[in-house]
Amino acid sequence: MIDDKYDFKTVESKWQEQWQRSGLYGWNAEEAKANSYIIDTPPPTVSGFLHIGHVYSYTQTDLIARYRRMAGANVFYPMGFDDNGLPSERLVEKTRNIRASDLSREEFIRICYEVVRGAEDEFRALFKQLALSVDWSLEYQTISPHSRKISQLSALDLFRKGELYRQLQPTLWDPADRTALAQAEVVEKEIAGTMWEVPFRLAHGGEVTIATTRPELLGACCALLIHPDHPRRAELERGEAISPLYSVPVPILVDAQVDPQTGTGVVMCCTFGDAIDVDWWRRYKLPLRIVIDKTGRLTAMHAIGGADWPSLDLAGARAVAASLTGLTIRAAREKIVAILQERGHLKSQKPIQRMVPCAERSGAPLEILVTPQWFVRALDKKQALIEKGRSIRWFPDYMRLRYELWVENLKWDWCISRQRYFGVPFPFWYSKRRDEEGRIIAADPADLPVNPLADLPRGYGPDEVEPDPDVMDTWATSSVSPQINSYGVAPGLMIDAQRHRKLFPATLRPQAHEIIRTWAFYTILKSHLHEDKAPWRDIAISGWCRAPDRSKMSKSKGNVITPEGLLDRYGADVLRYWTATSRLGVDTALSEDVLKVGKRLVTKLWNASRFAGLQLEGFAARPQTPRADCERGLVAAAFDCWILSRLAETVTEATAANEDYEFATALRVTERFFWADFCDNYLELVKGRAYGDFGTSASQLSARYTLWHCLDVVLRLFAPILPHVTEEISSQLFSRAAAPDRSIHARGNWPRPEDQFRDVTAETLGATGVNVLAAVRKLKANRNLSLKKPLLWCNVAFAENGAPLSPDALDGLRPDLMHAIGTTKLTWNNREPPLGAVEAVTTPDEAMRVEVAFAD
RNA sequence: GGGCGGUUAGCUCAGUGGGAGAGCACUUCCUUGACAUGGAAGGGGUCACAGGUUCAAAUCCUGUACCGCCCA
Repeated sequence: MIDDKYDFKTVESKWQEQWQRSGLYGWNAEEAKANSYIIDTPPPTVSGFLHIGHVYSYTQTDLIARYRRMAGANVFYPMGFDDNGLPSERLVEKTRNIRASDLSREEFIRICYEVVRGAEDEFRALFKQLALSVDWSLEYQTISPHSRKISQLSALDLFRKGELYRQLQPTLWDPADRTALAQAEVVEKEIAGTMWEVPFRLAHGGEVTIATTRPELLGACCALLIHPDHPRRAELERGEAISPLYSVPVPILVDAQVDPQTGTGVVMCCTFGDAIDVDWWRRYKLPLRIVIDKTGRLTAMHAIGGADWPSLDLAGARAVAASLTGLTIRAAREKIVAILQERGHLKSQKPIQRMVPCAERSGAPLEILVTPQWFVRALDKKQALIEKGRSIRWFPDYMRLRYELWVENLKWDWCISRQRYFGVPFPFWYSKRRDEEGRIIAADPADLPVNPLADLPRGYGPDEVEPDPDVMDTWATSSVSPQINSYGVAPGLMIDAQRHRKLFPATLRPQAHEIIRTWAFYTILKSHLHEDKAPWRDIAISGWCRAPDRSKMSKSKGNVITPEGLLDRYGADVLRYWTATSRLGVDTALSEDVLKVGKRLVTKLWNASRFAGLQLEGFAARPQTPRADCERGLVAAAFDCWILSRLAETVTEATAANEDYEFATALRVTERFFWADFCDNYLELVKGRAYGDFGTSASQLSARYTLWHCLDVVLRLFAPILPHVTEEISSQLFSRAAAPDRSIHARGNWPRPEDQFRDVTAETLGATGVNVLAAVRKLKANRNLSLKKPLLWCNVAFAENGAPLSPDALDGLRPDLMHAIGTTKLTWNNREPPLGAVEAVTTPDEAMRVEVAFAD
């Protein structure tokens, strides 16, 4: 007997512990790869707080993992934590109210470890409470020695292949975090600014006015540019202008990339204001004039006056530079505007809104500085990368276009060095030996992981090398997540070659769409460079969880919903239900309504099972499969065959949907079967016979077999979505003597379509019976009568060419139907109805007319 | 400016060539031996708009509008 009430709190925690103890989710390393389903789980960024979005996306992956496991796969489902890198450093600086630059490197890193461990504990607790079917023995951290080793092996492989290079060149620079950044870490922000118009004297007389939003870069000006269609082209082309304040002569160039609509149509090229300046600087081989340092402050411009940086008034230029030295960009801008104004060099100023590239993490406007950085080659591989992307199945497919668009628009090779602390160091030193000064010395693979600041390359003494002080971009490590799991990077660079063969490439990458340009792209790039392979067979892109009003949840808006309260009120199964109702790629609003529906489903499952449990009391038979029990003749009643056939259709549809990652469709068809067919119709129709009110012991047995199968299969169909309640019911009702501890979630326990019983005739016949039942319900509802109200009689008149069913077949419906509609007299096509006030209704398909007479 | 997705009942959404649907909400009724956290019946839609293809369009094509996202 099943309890009256379902208490999710005790049941959920009970099973979570039990499942972990039993090793249900373990990956079997001994099996062939063909049986495996390998998930490249997203290691959550340890950002310091839990978000309902974590519940949403991680549960969707678990729905897939649970289905695949039940469908028979040897599922490899690890969990990682992306704990290194800038996001973690920012978390540490914020929560501990410290700055990395104020501490020793060792001390800062020690505190980082402390903080990320605490944050990981919170994630782990949430994931366990959601019953993610993760094999926790496979857990990894991107900062662990193992991950550092894989990440450094990756760097060594790319370095040997010439795909990783170090170069002094203009690079995106975040002056707030004081590090280089990659193109993917740039976000455009609309910022209020000012457009100033500043006249330059022309060497041969006259003047030309430029427009700029960044007057503080005036000192870095190395050319003026005009569009080919500029009205003064003939006069200006190949001429020379003199910058105000600094008196530096600069050439006037003609270039089609100048936007003639902006400002005055004359623009200054500075080293560097933005990416287009870099283009011009390269194309026209312009001199490098640095005025901003790594902290985003103005330099003293010591180089002015040199051969590459002449001034017609050196003393004046140095005086201006001195008055700006050390100022922040913003302060320098104000000051130089004041000076320009004072000296009559400002023609006009007007406010504008402009798009400014900013650092994704710190939010600071980016500068472009010339610094030595490590780059991974990508620009020369666009076509191959697009083809790799096309060899992967994208769910939904249109997300592939975002990837392709990103690859096509790449402007920079991938800069992976960061001037930070908590990350994977580069396994490189620079030689100080006289004959090979500056030569890059790579670590021996056998020595990895190394820390060049503490370790030495083989054969070198401490005074003979300069260590590389940088750490890798966090994505440089997370982009080898498949290899962190597989223990190998490329031939000859393996920790465990056999394991690598079994786990690489992986089967599925689940991830969100905003990191297609980073995580997905970088992972594809690395696998391409390492082994010329795609890292996975499939990629599933989840949507975002939005606030109930469909706005984006964000800390600044204060509308972030955390999972704890919802878990407490509804339990994990109900949250998982909400997650399962939306499709991949589609954003979903958190909806209290949907949670309530999920809660009702859990309750209904419980109550329907209690009822079936009553019917199955003392049922000692050993059911086989629905199909076998029908073929053995144990299930023979018309409505029993009908519901089993409907069940078979449901299994087929749900299985096909799950194979395509359409868990929402699988849920929908299962719910429809359970609520409408099973609970509302079948249970009402079968009640009397199951209780033994009428019929034979064989017909009662048929009902019991059918109830057993329906419930057993429907619980298994719901199991990936509602793991706790289905396990609890299943363990109470169906624990077989042979395998009492077998979990409903066990590998291979998904109901197989070929084990089901499908019979089109039985479906048609049953549907006819259900239509009669619906018609009688309608007649009773029209008169506001109780459904129990008995009928004197009921006659079903089939349309001329309706009722392709034989009278014998129809008679199979009679016992259950008479009991359900409450009559002792049910006839087919009776042309002479007995006495009584006749009321009738025609079914919507017009196949039949149902006539009844009430007792009063 | 380019690309992608969306626009279907009051709300949230499913439906990709042939009946316009589900849940929630709403109205009326039913305390029936699993369930009132239930059940039955019912009202409610110009499928954003305009053209086109087709015997037939929510569905395919073209364009427009609006919303969202990605990238410049």
